[in-house]
Amino acid sequence: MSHFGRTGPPDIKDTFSLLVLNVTFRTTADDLFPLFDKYGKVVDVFIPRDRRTGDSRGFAFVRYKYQDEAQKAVEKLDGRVVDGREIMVRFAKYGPNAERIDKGRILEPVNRTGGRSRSRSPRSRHRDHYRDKDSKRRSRSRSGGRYDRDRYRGRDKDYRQRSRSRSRSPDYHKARGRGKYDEERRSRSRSHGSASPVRRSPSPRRSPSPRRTTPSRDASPDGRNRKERSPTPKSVSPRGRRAGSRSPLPCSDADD
DNA sequence: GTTGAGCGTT
Repeated sequence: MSHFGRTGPPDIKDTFSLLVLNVTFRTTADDLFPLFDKYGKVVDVFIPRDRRTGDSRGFAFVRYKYQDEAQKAVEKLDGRVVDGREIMVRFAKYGPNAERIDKGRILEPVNRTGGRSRSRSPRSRHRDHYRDKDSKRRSRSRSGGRYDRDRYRGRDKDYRQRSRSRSRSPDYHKARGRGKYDEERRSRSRSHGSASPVRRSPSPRRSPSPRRTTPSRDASPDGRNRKERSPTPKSVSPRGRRAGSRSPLPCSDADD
């Protein structure tokens, strides 16, 4: 049964969701299923994974059929070392649709206006933490290595927006490895304003044009470029010779 | 190849 989380939520109306935190990024639902199934009837095990990378986010959801079994699993598996990591099992507080859950049991949809909805937006929670940490310098700075992943998420929005213009393939996992570099490379290219795929001057420190001491002017070619652009009403053919030729049919030499 | 706050999918 490794189809956990691949076919959507099977049934959550009569199930108790348990949140498993601190699980390793390599732990899969199949690894947690036998572990939790030993303490009760596990209806489904779902591990939220990243949309791009597809890796585990570090926590999982285990749905039990009965609350007593779920409670038992929490007490038994909470603090259990799984894959070398001490996992934390507890009842889920929120549902997939932001429903309020009491001990895994969905009570009612949380009121988004006035109610205590998810204070921590999963989309900008990392940003909030970042600022919070940087601002108040909370003693929560347990580690600062997760920025690497947060950076991905932060750009994810731009990435998708940008992809709209460029019919990007839905294969995120394909260009996942070099996506970072490719992104940076493109960003730099855009900053330059030139779409030349060729590399620039080998010596960026030395100005290629000693005459131009003000690169700003180079960035604003309004004065000259526009002047050359406007005047040329006469249609000039790139082929020139062909267009100038009277022969309407270039290949019809025999006919002519 | 990595990381470690925190609450979820077809």
